[in-house]
Amino acid sequence: MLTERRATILGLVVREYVQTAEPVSSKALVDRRGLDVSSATVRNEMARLEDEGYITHPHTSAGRIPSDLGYRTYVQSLMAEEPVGVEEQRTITHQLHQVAGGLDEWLSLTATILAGAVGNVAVVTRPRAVAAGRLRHLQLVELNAETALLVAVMDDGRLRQRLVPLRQPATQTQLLERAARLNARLAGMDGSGARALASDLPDADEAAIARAAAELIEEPRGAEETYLDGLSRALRQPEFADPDRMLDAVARLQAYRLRTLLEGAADAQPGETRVVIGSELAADQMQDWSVVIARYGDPEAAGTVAVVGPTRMAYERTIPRVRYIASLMGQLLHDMR
Amino acid sequence: MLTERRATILGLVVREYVQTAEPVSSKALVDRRGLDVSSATVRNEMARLEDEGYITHPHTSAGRIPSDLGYRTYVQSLMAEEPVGVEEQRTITHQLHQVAGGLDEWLSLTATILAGAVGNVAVVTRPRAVAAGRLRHLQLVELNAETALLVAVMDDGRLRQRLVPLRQPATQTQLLERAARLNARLAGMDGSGARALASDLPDADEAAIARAAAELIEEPRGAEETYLDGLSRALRQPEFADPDRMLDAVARLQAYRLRTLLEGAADAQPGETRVVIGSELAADQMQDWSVVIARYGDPEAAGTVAVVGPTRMAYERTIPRVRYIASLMGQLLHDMR
DNA sequence: AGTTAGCACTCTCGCCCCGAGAGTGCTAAC
DNA sequence: GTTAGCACTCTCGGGGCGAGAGTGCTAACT
Repeated sequence: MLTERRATILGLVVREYVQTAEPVSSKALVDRRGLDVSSATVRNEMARLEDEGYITHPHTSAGRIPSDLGYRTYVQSLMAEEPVGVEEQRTITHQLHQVAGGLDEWLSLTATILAGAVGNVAVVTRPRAVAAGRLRHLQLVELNAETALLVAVMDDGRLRQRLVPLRQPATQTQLLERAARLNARLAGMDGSGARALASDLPDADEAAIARAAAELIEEPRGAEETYLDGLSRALRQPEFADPDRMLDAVARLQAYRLRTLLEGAADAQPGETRVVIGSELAADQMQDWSVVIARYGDPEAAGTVAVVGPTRMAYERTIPRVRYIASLMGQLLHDMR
Repeated sequence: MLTERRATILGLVVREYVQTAEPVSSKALVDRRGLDVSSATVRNEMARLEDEGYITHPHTSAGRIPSDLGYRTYVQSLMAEEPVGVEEQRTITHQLHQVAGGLDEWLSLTATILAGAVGNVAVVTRPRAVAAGRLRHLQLVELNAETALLVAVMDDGRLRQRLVPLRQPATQTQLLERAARLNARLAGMDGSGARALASDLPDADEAAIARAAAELIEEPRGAEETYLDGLSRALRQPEFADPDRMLDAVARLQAYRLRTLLEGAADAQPGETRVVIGSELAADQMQDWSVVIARYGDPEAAGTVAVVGPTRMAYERTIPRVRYIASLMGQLLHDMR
C-alpha cells in the first residue's frame, strides 16, 4: 500500500535522482527537499518502498534509486507535467519556421529542436500514409531520347520518381500528351488498379509507364527515413561515463535499430503520448532506456516523434514537449495540404 | 636524409602500429617483421628517425609511433596501395545495385558500404551542380482550390518542390496549360533569367509561379546533406577507449561539423584522391584525425566521398577504396542522366 | 504507535605504494 | 658499421588502506 507519505517520498527520490544522477540518501531528502520528518523516518519509509519494489539499492551503503516500477508510478500518478512556457513555445515555433527547404529538412530540423528542448536523443520519422497510397497525378519529363523521368505525386503530396526506358523515342511534347492521357485513367488509383490498367494498355511504352507507376504507388511507403539528433548531448549523461556503455548506446541508436522500438507505437492515436520505461521495452537489451513517443498527423499521413534516453529522464519536461511538438507537426503537415 | 634502410623501418613502424595500435618496439620489428639486423641496430635507426621527425615517443621507455610527417611520408613514398580485389569489387557493386529508392537512399547506402569496406566513418555528400543550375522543366499539381504544388526538374535531374498559393482558383487542366505556357519560356533558364521573366508576366499567379521557380532554381543547391555511417565501428578503435575522447569524436562527427572539413577538397578533380593527415587539417581540434577524400561526378553534378578516422588508419586500404567508390558513383550518376 | 537519536556496520572510492615488465640509450667489444 | 650487454626509466596493474557516506537496528521519547 502506497501511503501518501511514501508516495511523496517516492516522488522526491525520483526528482532528486533525475537531477543529480546519484543514489538518493535519506539525509539528502530531508536537507535539500525540506521534508519535515527526520532522516530515520525517511529511512524506514524507504525500506518499505524497497520492499514494495518502487526503489532499489545499488549496494548496501548507498542511497536509493528508482526502479522501473518507481518511474512508472511517478509518471502515472505523482508527476506534475511542466507545461511548455509561452516563451519556449515562441522559440520553438520560431525555429520551426526557419525552414527553407522541403519536408526532409523540416523533419531534420524538428529532431534538432526537440533534442535541444529535452536534452536527449530525438527521433522523427517521415510521415506516411497509413492507408495504402493513391496516385494524385503523374508527370513525364524527357531526360534523353530513350529515357523519361516518371514523377508521381501521391495523394499525401509526396513525390516519387523513377526512370523509365522508352522503346519509342519521344519528345517532351509527346510525353506531356501521354502523361495527360495516363492521368485521365490513373488518377486516384491504388497500386493494383494501376497494375490492372497496365495490362490493358496496347502501347508498350504506356504499359511500362503504368507498371512503373503501380510500383511507385506500392513502393514500401518509401524507406521509412528517421531523423535523429541530440546524440552527443545525451551521451554526456553520467550513465554513459563507461566507454562500453557509450559505444553500446551509439550502436543501438543508429537509426535502423530504432525502428522496432518505434513500431510499437504505430497504433497510438495522434494526441496520445506514450511512455515506455526500461523493462517495458520489448527490446531486451535496452533495459536502461526509456522512450517517450507520440504520433503526429492523420491517417492520410502520419509519423512518429520520440525522445529516447536513459530511464533517468526528466519525464515531466519531456512528455509535454514531445506532445507539443507532435501537435505542432500535425498542424503544419495539415496546413501543407 | 632518409636512407633506404630507415625508410624500410619507417614503413614497418607505420604498418605495425596501424595493425596493433601499440607503440612499436625495436624487438617487435625484428621478431615479427623479419628484419635481418639486430634490435640494437634498429634502435639506432629509430633514434635517427626520431631526430628527423618521422616518429615519436609517447614516453621514455615505450616503443615508437609515427608522427604526422611519418604518415605523410608513408602515404607518399613508402606505401603500396592494396588494390580492391575482384571479389570485393563484385560485393560492392552488388550491394550498390540493391538500391530500390531514389538518390537519397542510394547515397546513404553508399556511405554504409564504404564504411563497411574500410572500417571507419564514411561520409558522402549529395551531388550538386558546381555551375548554377538550370531549369529543365516545371510542373504544377493541384492540391486544393487555392494551392498548387510546383515541381521543378533541374537539368541534373534533381526534383525541387514548393507550394504556391493561387489567387485565382484553377483546375488541374488549367494548371497543365499554364505549366506548358511557362515551360515554353522558362525551360533552360537560370535563376536570374526566371526572375526577369517573372516581372514581365501580366498574370499575377503566373508571375508568382515564375518567381517561385526562380527561387527553386537558385535554392542554395539544396541543403548540402551529408550521409554518414560507420560511427560505432570506428569508435571501437582503441584511440577512443577514453570516454572523453569518444564523446568528443561523436560530437565532431555530427554531420554539420564535417562540412568545413570536406570543403577543403571542393576544388579537387574527380579521380584525384586527397589525404589530409592530422595537423594538416585546418580544424585545430582534430589533430588526431585523418581524412581521405575524393570528388565524384562532373561539373554538372559533383559530390564528395570521404573516410574519416584516426591518423592511425590503414591508408593503403582506404585510399584505393575511396577512389574506387568515387569512380563507381561517378559512373552511376552519369548513367542516371 | 509513530518518530527520532545514536551507533555499529558495510561498502565504495580514491590514493599510495610497489614490483613486474617492457623498452630504451649507451658503452664496449666484435 | 653492427651487436651484446646492461643500467636506467617509465607504465601499468594489483593490493592495501583509510575516509566517508549511508544504512539498519535498537532503544528512548512523545
